[in-house]
Amino acid sequence: MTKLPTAEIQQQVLDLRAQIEAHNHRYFVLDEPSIPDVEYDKLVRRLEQLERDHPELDDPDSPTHRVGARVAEGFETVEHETPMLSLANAFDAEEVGQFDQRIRDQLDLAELSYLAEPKLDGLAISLKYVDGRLIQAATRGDGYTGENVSANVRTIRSIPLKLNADQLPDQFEVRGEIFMSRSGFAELNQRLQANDEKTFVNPRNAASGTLRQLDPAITADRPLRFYAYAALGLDSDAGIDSQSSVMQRLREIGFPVNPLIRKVSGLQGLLDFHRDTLAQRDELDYDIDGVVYKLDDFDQQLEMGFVSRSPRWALAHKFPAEEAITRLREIEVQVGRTGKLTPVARLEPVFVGGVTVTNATLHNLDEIRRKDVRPGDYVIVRRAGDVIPEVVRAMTEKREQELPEWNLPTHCPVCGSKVEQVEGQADARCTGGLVCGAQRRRALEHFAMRTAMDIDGLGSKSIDQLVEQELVRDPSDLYRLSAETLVGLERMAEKSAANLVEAIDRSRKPELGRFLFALGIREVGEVSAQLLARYFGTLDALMAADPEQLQAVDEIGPIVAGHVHEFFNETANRKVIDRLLEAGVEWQAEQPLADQPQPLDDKTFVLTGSLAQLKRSAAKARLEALGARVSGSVSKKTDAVIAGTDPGSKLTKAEELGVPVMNEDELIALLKEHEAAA
DNA sequence: GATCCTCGAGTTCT
DNA sequence: CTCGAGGATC
Repeated sequence: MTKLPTAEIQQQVLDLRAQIEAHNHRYFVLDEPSIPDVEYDKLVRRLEQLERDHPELDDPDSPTHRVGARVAEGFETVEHETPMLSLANAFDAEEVGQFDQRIRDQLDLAELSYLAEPKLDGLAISLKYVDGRLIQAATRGDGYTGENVSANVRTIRSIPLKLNADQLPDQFEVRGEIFMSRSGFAELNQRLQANDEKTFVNPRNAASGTLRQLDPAITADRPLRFYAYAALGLDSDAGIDSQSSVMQRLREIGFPVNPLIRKVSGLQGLLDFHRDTLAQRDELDYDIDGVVYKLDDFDQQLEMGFVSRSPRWALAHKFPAEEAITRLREIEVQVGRTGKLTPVARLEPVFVGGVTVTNATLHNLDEIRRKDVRPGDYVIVRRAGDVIPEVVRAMTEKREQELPEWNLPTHCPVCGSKVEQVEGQADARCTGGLVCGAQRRRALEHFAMRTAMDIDGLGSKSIDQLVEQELVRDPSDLYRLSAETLVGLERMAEKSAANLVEAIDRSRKPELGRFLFALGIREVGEVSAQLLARYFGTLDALMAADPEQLQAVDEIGPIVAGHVHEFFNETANRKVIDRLLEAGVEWQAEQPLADQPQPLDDKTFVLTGSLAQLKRSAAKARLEALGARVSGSVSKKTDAVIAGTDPGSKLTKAEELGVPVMNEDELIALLKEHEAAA
């Protein structure tokens, strides 16, 4: 029960609001903080508390709701009036040519003017000005909502807080990039190191970390910079009818604008700019990862419009992935769940693409031969797709002496069992099966996965210990663990031990498909497991099926059927299953498929990028509940691709194949429409 | 027999 | 996300 607001409380609320407003004014507008942050935070928290306890006293104009109020914890989220979109990417001249061609075709023009600029590797930011004053700075976030980082942004000296040009619109928004110069980054790290504080790995992380500081005093002390690259709401002014005129105007009224921005003509102009910028990349005092082209004329931009979340009139032309040379110390072998041996390159640590790389997968022996990689070699390393490190090739020309070719071990490095290499197949496997510690560990990890038995809190660290101490040999042992046994393990106090036991207990009733998937039969993943479960209905029927009967299931051919049959005929496996059932694991019948036709029957959807409002798994579940298939790859059979923030190559593929693209809002509308009908 | 479409499996670093 | 390969289809 909340107490009724007394007149006294009402007065308190009003006083607090007035006080906070006054401090805000001094802090934000006059730039003269009048009280320490802690005191200010106390006032805000007190007000928030009162407003929570007495909702009827709440007021939309209260400073607790007002954009620009400092917040005590974390950052307030703010919605962007105009979404901050991502740009389509191009990686080579051909793709740039297609971009230029498409615009020329659509506008029926022979040659176009573009504004070309370096693409800084920093953080996109939106700055809102009202009556010439900076009232809000927000990060890009997911493009639709970002974080209010006004207090920190205000400390960046090159960002104007007050503009004195008289002929400005009452309200407009400036967008640009916040970044840290390389020299500033180096100095900062030196300073941090001298104080025994943690250093940053690259300027981008440093800028990001600095901007998200909760204490603006720290931000103020660090060398952040800003370049503007766009403005919204300035074009009501006479003469502002193009990207170049906006940039010109921004410069006049006091915003920092990258001096390398150039107006260029036609495809050749774009490619020249890209080449010239790449050539000076190393001399610049900031990191760039490519260049951006924008169609200059606003009327032309308007005519081109948007595809899903990207403007059709702009393109990011990325530089090739950064490469580095390092030495390959040795090649180690990892053993996977199925016994597959994966050679992994152990490298001298090398800084490439913003992180320090020490490991890179070499996939299999064929790959090692193809790249002619040998231990001791100098190799070229890059971050493929900007994430996963990859050995591009060995620099055989730098070999100082003849190095022996590397070969797969004949026996498993973990359990010593024989290694088997089937003729014509790329992969080699350990034949140890569950005897092999590595396979056992991986099998347990697989068993506990969220999409399998969903045992929360059973990660690789705990599994390693359980296997090492021989507390668990196969999945059924999990169900016999007690909290008392677990408490002996590292990083496992009473609370987590109890939680784990409870999580294991909760997993006792999986649907048959999950159970089957959890067993880890070769070539039987989530999809095939569910198909098998639905077709056979019971575990007994499935275990009794011969390969021919198994192949009656859609998508199950001779190979998979063989693996399934073989698995159930292995005594060791049957024993594990028996023990699981004895331990109280009871599989549940699959949800029957709806017999009425579903609205989205026979429709295939593909999700890419991250969704802001829905979880990916929730989006998938809701689509499937309506009868749709959600697949991982785009083809011409795909009915729609749903693109979230930072969509991957699937979006590109969808565009190539002419598959319709939806954004998240459209997806939600679609779901709502059909769910309401059901 | 060739081609297309999916699924399965494995991977790095913060 | 990407690669390899199993399965379906023409």
